Amino acid sequence: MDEAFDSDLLRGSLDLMVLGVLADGPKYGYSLQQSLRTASYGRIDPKAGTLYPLLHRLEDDGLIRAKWDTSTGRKRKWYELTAAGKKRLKHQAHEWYAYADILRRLLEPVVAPPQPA
Amino acid sequence: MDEAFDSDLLRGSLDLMVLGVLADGPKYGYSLQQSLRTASYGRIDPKAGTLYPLLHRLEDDGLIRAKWDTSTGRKRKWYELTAAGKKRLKHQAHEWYAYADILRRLLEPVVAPPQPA
DNA sequence: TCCCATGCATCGCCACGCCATATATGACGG
DNA sequence: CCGTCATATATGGCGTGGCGATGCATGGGA
Repeated sequence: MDEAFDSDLLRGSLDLMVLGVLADGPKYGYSLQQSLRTASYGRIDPKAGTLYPLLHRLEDDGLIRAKWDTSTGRKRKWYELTAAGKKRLKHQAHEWYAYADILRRLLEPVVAPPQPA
Repeated sequence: MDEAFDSDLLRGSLDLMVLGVLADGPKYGYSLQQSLRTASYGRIDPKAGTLYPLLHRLEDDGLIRAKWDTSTGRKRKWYELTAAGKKRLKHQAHEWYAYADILRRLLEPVVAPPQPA
């Protein structure tokens, strides 16, 4: 069974993934963690010590908006994308596509990709 | 004109790119830097303070082999892949493909990729 | 002759993912 | 009823690695 990816792969793309998941609708931290894990077949599993500071950063940057839900005993902090967040998501996604394409082009001749066509 | 990618994108994939370029044949540090720059349309341009320590790390790990060329006035340190380096290249490349695929799958529904088919 | 590209190298800074730790509640089993 | 575990958020210190700054030496072209 494959295990978690090298942590360094997350650098520079974890923000993007979080924004991407939130584009699907509001989530709270813990559920976001689970969404990432299931969406990646368990191979991307950001730790709490990573995720919460990250969410605070995104909030400080105005990319997401937080709202506490204290209606139940379990206090949950729900996050949703702001307009700026949606804009950033699009931009970062295109940056990512461009980056991945360059890398793919560089690797293709030396290491064949899994399923070519 | 697009500028350089976020530095953090390089974390976790710059090693891979260097190995990928070296799979094409031996290179010395400075020429490697240029290869990466041209292969990326100028958008990936690792600094000397990044590249040389990186090469030393790869050498320490036995993934590349160095040989000084002092035949000319310009001293150049040529690097080539070792067997272990070729193996690592393949492994990391597949890791990268898997990672990129997960991210692509996550982004596709929310941000359309440049050229779909 | 002077400047810039070439060519290699090291050092301190900083951002961020990780682990450890803290705290509190709900659920389930014995 | 009580312990244990999943849930839920948060902070602090550590380690890693790309970057800018700096240093130094040579070759080529203006």
